[in-house]
Amino acid sequence: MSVRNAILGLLDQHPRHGYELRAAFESLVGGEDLWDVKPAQIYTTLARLEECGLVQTTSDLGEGDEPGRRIYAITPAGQAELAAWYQTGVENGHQRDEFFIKLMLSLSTGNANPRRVIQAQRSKLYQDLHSITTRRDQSNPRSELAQIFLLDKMIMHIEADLRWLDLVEARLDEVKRQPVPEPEIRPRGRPKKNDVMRKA
Amino acid sequence: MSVRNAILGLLDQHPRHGYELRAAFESLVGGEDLWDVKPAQIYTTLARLEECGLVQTTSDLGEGDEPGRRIYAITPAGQAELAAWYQTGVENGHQRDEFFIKLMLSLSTGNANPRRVIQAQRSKLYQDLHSITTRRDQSNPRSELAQIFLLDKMIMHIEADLRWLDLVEARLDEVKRQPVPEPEIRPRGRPKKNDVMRKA
DNA sequence: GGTGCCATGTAACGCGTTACATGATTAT
DNA sequence: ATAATCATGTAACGCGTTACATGGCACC
Repeated sequence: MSVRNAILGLLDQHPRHGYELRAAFESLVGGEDLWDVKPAQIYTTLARLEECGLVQTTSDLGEGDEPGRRIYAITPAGQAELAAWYQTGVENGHQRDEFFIKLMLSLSTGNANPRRVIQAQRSKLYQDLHSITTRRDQSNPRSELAQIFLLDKMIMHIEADLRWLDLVEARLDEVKRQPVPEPEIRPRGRPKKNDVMRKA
Repeated sequence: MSVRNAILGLLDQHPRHGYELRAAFESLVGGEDLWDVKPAQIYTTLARLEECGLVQTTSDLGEGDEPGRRIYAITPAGQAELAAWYQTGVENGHQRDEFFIKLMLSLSTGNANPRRVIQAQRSKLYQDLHSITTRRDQSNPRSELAQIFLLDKMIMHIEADLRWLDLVEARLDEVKRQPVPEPEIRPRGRPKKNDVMRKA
């Protein structure tokens, strides 16, 4: 939903072409390498927004046969949606991450050593932390504020991941070899009356 | 990619039906409310995995005409992919989040007050932090380890977001009213020889 | 025998990505 | 003229979601 709302907000400033939107977005987030929005996403999102009636398009330079350039503008309905978005808090991104799956799988089967999996992740995090911190400290707080905000955020979250890995190891030391039980499978059809699996 | 690899890992233990996979996944992540995988995702992912040759399906209970139940098994190619996955570190999830967009938009236009936007987010984070911490401290480290790991991680990341908000406010106090420049728009066609926009 | 509940899917959509197509303009 | 380079898209796919369809089995 980020890009969709960003487009609405940018069109609320004034109508623009597709590529102007892309440029405005990148200037908003402070650099294409930190958040590279592909043109395709801009146009497909615009198409969906138009279908929902939140933006309008008018063709530029000649009205007869599509001169290959369109101007996108926000509609009153779009402005309403935008105002609503500003007022509500955003949900936290899912913590559902890939490393967690890897960790749990390595704990439940003998395919991979959990300690090695953890250590591999920790060293990757330290690498990332170093390179991102270096880059942030080279950025200019006057002209690249957005970039610094994003890098700050990445740093905070990498540090959080490192602390989390420490905590995971500490917990693993406490409960040695937690066996993951095989899930019990229901048969087809309606469950039997005294079905123990309901509350378990 | 999380669910895809989780399915491969679970099928590497032994072949299963679709719903057994769903149950195994939920037991792996410790509860359906923390990471609810819908059946549709299981089946569509399985279809893609089969198309890639990483899993095989055989129909159960009668071979002639699809008895409505299939057994999925991992193939050697799937095991190879799984082994490769265990060895490589996972990328950090994109920091590209929706609140950042909201913040930058509120800074670049007068539509919303940045301080209010920040404060709204902070209070939401405090709420979430409280409810999640409460829940974690009620969980049982013996039987619900996965759940505790996930909740730990959420807590760490919410705390990181709170620290980040403080940092953002501090930086905003330093650089008062950073104007976001309008992006310069290139004309169509090949750029002219002395094109200043290249290096800027 | 009908009803309810569950296993097992299919269809359609949203967001995001990569690859490719088209047209305008300028350097050579 | 031709090639380079950028603006402006379209098509197809992957992952994830919500809504809906089907059929077996237990209970009344």
